[in-house]
Amino acid sequence: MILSNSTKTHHLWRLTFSQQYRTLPFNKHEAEPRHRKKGHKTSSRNRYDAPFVNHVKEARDPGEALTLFHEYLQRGFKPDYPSYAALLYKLARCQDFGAVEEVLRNVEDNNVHCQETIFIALFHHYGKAQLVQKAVDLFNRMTRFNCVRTKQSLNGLLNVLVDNGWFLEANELFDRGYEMGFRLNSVAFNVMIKGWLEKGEWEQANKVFEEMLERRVEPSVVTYNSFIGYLCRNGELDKAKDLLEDMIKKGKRPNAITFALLMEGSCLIGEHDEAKKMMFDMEYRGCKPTVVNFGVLMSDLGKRGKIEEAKSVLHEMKKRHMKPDVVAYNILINYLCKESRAADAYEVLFEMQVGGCEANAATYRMLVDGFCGAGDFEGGLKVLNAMLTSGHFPRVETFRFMVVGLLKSGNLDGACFVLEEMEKRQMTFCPEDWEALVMESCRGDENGSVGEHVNELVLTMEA
DNA sequence: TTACAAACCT
Repeated sequence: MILSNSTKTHHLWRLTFSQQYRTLPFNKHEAEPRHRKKGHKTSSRNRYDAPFVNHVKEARDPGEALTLFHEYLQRGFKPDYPSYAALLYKLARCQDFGAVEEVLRNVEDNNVHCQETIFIALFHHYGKAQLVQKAVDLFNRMTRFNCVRTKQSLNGLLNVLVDNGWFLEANELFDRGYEMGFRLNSVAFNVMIKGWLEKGEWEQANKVFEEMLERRVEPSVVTYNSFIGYLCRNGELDKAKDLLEDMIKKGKRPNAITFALLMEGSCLIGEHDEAKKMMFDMEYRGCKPTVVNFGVLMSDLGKRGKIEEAKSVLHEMKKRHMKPDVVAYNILINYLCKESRAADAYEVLFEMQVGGCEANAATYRMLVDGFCGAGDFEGGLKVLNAMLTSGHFPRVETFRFMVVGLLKSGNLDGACFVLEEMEKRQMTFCPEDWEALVMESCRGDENGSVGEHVNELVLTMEA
């Protein structure tokens, strides 16, 4: 425990802290008057039927979710599939895979009938954490959960294998799919094609494409987009445009993503106006531009230091009654932070929440890092608090940077808050980090007061 | 938070 003798005051402090900095209460739900909420048909029903699910969703960290689960079990609660699924989603999203395993064993023991979707989500999270073997094992174990395994989960696992470079295993699984009697669809082929193209293996990707045709699996717009994207990334815009005409001839309608890829390709070779023109061109061809297309333009402007113009593209979207999404706002926030304009970036966060768009992990990471990079650790702390409240957390480096910065500016309470949040997520500094932390904090610390605090922290963290 | 292409953060 950190500073156990002052835990009580610490919690008090956090309460006032949260109230002080909950500056963004503009969620649709919170803004809605109470009497109208009552009449809302789904929310009140769900709340009544599934208290555990709602509790779990509100849990701030995996530890809290798990404690809740055990409390419910002790009270004789028999979890059903939605309860297990909510818990597993929470734990997996926080990357607490030890807890995931524990809950899975519990699911197995209780013979709960499971849906395939939860396993697909777990594969995804295992894959993101590079725990590929865990995903494979779970795929093999799936049938023990009274779960029907279809090509959906095969595709999900295949994607994990390919994204992590396990091509041999991916090929094996591909063949196994046929042995299992699945009629593989275009998604499986698209996953393989994507993998080869990411490795720069155009020939291999084409082989898969040939096999696709041989097996009479119809290529989809995604298939073409993969190839078009590859050509665009490699500066071969002309060939990409040829492929566009090719797909149209074959009766495959390009979509907004097809054109977004071509727009990016244009920007890459310096033809910025061409990208803009392509927006009109696509509309002429009966394909309405979407937020993705506007996003490409914004990114291009941001890269070239034209932030104000990027901002006006965002407003152009609003004028056209398009709702900019989180990525559109993120593009702006990213470039503002890079120009050390964290305060302006914070304004954009405010604007997006007013516009009913929820910030994601990337939004918060950029902002916290933006404030800290500008030396404004109080500002960073303010965003960190909103970040944690919404269930996201920053990188370890950011945490470390914040602790040092807060200590330096004499904000011991803030530093403790950050350390405690880390502890809750089982994030800890490695010895080298501690050393760096101590060294950093002692620099320019004339009367040794900061060093004293750090020593205290080291001792309490190690305990 | 039912797989694949895609603009943002690692």
